[in-house]
Amino acid sequence: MYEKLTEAKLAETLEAGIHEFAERGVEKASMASIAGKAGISVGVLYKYYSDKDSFFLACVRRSVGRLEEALKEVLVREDKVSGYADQVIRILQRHAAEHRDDIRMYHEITSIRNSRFAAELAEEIEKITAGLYTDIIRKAQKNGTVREDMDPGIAAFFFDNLLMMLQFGLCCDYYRERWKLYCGGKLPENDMVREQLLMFLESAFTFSREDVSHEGGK
Amino acid sequence: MYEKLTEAKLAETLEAGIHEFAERGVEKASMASIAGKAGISVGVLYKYYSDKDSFFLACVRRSVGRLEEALKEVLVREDKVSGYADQVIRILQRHAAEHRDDIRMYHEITSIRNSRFAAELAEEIEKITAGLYTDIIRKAQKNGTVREDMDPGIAAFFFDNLLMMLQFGLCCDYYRERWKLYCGGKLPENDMVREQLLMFLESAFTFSREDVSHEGGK
DNA sequence: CTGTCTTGTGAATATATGTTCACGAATTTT
DNA sequence: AAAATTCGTGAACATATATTCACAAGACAG
Repeated sequence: MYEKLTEAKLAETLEAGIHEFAERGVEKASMASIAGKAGISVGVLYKYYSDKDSFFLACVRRSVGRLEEALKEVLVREDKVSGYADQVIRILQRHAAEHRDDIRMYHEITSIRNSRFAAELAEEIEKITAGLYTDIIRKAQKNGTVREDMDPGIAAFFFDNLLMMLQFGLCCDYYRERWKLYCGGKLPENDMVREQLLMFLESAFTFSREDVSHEGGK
Repeated sequence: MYEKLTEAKLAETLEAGIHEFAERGVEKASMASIAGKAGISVGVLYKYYSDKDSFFLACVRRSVGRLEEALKEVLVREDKVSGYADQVIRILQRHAAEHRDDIRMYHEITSIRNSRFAAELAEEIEKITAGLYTDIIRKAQKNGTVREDMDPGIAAFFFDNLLMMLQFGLCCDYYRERWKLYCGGKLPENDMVREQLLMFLESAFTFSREDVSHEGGK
């Protein structure tokens, strides 16, 4: 029964892992069950990965790569923030629908019991978005389309917070329930959410009516 | 050694539970360790609570009660949304600092593996905030201080999302790290964050400069 | 064809921890 | 004061699962 695991088999194993971690959390995920689903033995899993933690990291990295790929679609053309936001929201809504397990596993990372990964993974994951969003906002400030008294980093952080919750709302049970509570019992449509979020963001990033009258239209 | 557990001892047990659940997550939290910390035996824990899940629910309810209490401080006076927001943010910043474990345990609830509680707990927890925020926004719309084309439920949802992340950022390791990344390596000060968030929110809820010029100042 | 190397297998081990229950001590009842 | 009751104790049990390792089976060198 000697037959080196193919590239495809290894990929299948990672996908099985992502599914298991998403479904049962890092603690409860069973290495035996993952191996079983991928059609390999537990033993060989430990030949490729030293322990559960390192296998988990491999799963996360595969999933992060997929997100990174998706976000490369954002076209960097001259535009207002809302133009970028529209693109990003659409991509993330699609990504969440197609890779629900990725988002669910991502939420797992944020859990306290996985603090040992916090610094390392925050860096790896958020650099994809943090840089992108901060740049967009900074440019728009030079542009004059975003108010200048707003700290670009913090504004990008607020922006990312809203997008993160958008995705959790699409994928994680608790957040879905929470969302329903705010929307009269049913999940709102993607299009409607995007529209409202864009409106919210566009307002947020520019001057409010009061500011305009105070500053006389600067 | 027969001595009925006092009210105080039971409270102490719940606090020990909150700490343990916050620190290790529901799965890894050890009933024996909780009992030990509270100075009682495991056996009696099972006389008061049928199993770990129901003890966990009791801990959550204690913690939710505390949050509810804190939010009662919000003064319902006539005000703009930003006035309310300022109050709410201050309260939550203080609450997060004083009851870090509460927030950490709350984050635990949102975890996938606790989906069995999702619907029940989302209802119990979020009704405190969902109603409050939606009302504030609805009133402000009648007031003319919040744009009317914004759905009050969804706007309240965005608002709560930002506040939730604010608290996680203060209490949970992953979110702290993430926050640092957006702010050049160090956690921003509470005052600075509040100021920026208020600015962001005040803009968001009112008309943007473009809208004003389009609508001629309605 | 034979010996050696590589690599997958899955039973066995070690550990952890939720839950139970026989016991005993304090209190209450008769 | 003896019997019955209430309640806390913690050792023991049941279960789950990460990880290891002796073994086997194919590949390959000579």
